[in-house]
Amino acid sequence: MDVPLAAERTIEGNEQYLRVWAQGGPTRVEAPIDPYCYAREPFGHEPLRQREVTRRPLSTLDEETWVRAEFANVRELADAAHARSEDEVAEAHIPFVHRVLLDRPDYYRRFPNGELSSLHVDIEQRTTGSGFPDEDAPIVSIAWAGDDEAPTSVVDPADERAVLEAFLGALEVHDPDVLAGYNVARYDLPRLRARLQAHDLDETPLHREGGRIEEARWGKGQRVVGRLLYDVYDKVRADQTLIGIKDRSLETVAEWHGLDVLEADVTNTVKLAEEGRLARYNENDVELSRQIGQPYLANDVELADFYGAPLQTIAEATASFHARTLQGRIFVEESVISDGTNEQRFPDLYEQTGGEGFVGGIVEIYRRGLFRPVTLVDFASMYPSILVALGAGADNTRYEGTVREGGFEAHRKADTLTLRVPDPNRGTRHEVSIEGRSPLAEELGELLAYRLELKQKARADEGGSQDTSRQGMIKVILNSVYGVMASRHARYASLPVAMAIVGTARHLIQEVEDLLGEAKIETDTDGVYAEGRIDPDPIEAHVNRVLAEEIGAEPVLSVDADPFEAGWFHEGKNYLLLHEDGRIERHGVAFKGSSRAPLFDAALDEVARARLEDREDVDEIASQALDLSRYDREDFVMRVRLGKDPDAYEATNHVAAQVARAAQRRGREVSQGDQIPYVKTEGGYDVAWPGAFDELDEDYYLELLTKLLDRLGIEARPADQRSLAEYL
DNA sequence: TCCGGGAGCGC
DNA sequence: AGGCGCTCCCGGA
Repeated sequence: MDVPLAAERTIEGNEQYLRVWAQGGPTRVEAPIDPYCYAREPFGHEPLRQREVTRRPLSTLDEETWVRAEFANVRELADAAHARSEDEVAEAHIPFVHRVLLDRPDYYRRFPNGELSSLHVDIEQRTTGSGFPDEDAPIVSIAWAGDDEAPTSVVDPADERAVLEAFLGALEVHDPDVLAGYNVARYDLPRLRARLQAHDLDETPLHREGGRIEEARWGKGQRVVGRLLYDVYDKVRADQTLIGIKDRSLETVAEWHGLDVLEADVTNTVKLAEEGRLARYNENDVELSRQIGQPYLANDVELADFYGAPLQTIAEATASFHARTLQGRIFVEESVISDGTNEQRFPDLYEQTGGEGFVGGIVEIYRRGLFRPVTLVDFASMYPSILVALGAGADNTRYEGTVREGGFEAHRKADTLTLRVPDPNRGTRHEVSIEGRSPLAEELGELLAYRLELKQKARADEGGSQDTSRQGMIKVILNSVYGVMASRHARYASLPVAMAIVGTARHLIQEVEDLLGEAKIETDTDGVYAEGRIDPDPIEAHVNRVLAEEIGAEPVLSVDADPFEAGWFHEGKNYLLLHEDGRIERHGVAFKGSSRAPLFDAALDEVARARLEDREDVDEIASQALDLSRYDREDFVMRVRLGKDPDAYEATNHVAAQVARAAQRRGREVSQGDQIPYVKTEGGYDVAWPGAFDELDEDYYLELLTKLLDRLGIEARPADQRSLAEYL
């Protein structure tokens, strides 16, 4: 790894320093730049120095005179900026470690960490059959695994001190850069520290000499300075490709990936230890966490190398990091300064239509039911490709106001491309102008080309695991830039860029629809499902012609065609697909969901196949699926995630609120973010405790299945039902 | 029957 | 502190 593990800012005396962690220890260096911001009027005596400069504020992109003020340290900068009103200062909100990353893109590369070492860890506390252990429960077992090493564990329910000392010893031997685990930031690390303290043992090996452990922000548990604490659970939670999975526990995610899961009842670790099974179980968990976490870590290392950023910065970054960094570096080069968030620059747009800044992609269903075969005609990386085609970036794209209603229009005059983008929600058109080509477009263009190269290598089976990580890294960047451009809180972003992208996308997908004519079935943003087999080449040629000749943009779009054996189309975004290899894919909340009871999935599995294969006996299969006696008790368990704390619900009788209250009645503490398993009983919603299964609401579950069958065009005929109580 | 809050999905 | 579009479920008017 050619970048450091971590960097933080420190002030000593009155001087600004950076403390950079690499190769096992910290280096303190004088900050390579003085912290600075811009102001419309000069400050008093607070800055070290200040001078008038010409800059282009993001709100107009026109040249203006601003005062650039440099300070001894970030504290003095913050104090001076806070004394001014928000619209009189610019660039005062940038964290200093990031400021250096923008102004000196290669600075952190002076501190390469070299090869990265990691240690995965998992602890087990003492339990005797009564649920989750509290903070005082002794640690009876710890398992760990270094890189390419088989997991090791130490188990001793009778001697906690020995267990802890063995692990501290392993930490000192491995001295890992990365301390990783599943929920390590909220569970393993805090509990380890509490138990080390109880035994009066020194916790330094956890964070290295010169480091420390502190509370992380946003309720993310703890963070470590000195090593990188890498919580695989956080990565899994943020992973959008796992949507539809029932929960994100280690076991469920491992099964999802097809890993070998060793199951055990951890509510009684004492018994597990007596049976001699605790060590293997503990080691299995570490192994699973390592296998799940490895690709995320590899992606983050690639990103860190790409940006020249400390690994910890990347590991803790949100989606906005990419646009912020790419666009922020361009701002420095192009003399652009950020004078506010999107919302501050476009208050009217964010206040209208319920706070939606602009209109999104086209979603429309034209025909419903079964089609055999079908083809998805879609654009590859549509939004980033359009950004590249238009040459748009926050640094060269202006909002010119609204013009009278009409269709999408584009015209080029000399170096400036002007778009008129229809906004059906507001019954108007937005005019957006793009001057020249933004370096952001050139940069994303290179990433798109590089990704294509990596994909081709993978298709030819020449790619290695680093190529896979690089491809994943590029995908993360490409997917996040557009979203951040429209984010109301973003300071290095531009709502008009998002408008230009979506407006062009809506126009181009309509061109594709027109070419497909009667064959089109359903459209969603960047793709159209159509009946029959479709050749994408003439479509790609057409849309690129439109781009080049009608719009005056670069013809860089590529159009793919994915063939399917069959498709069942229910509503926009809600459909079933039969792959040519026999796999069935479900889309949309009508057909899948983490909240759904497993009997819903089981019934759909059978009926969907019969439907897609157009079998004669689909009605019979459907009526069998309605026989509730075929299902086990856990098949009736649904789940809901609390979007708010229990008493914060405005709709006090919303399912989530009712389930939360039921959980509280049963003595469980619940809060925002919790996912609670529940069932529907004769008496209402209840948590899935054993007694609840004795009074399941049969009509409710039958109705659930009947509605599902209805979506598949099947008139359900429930067979005679025995009472659930007879067989559950 | 209609409307909205809320969850969860698609892209 | 990435975006908007859409369906489904439920309860209240």
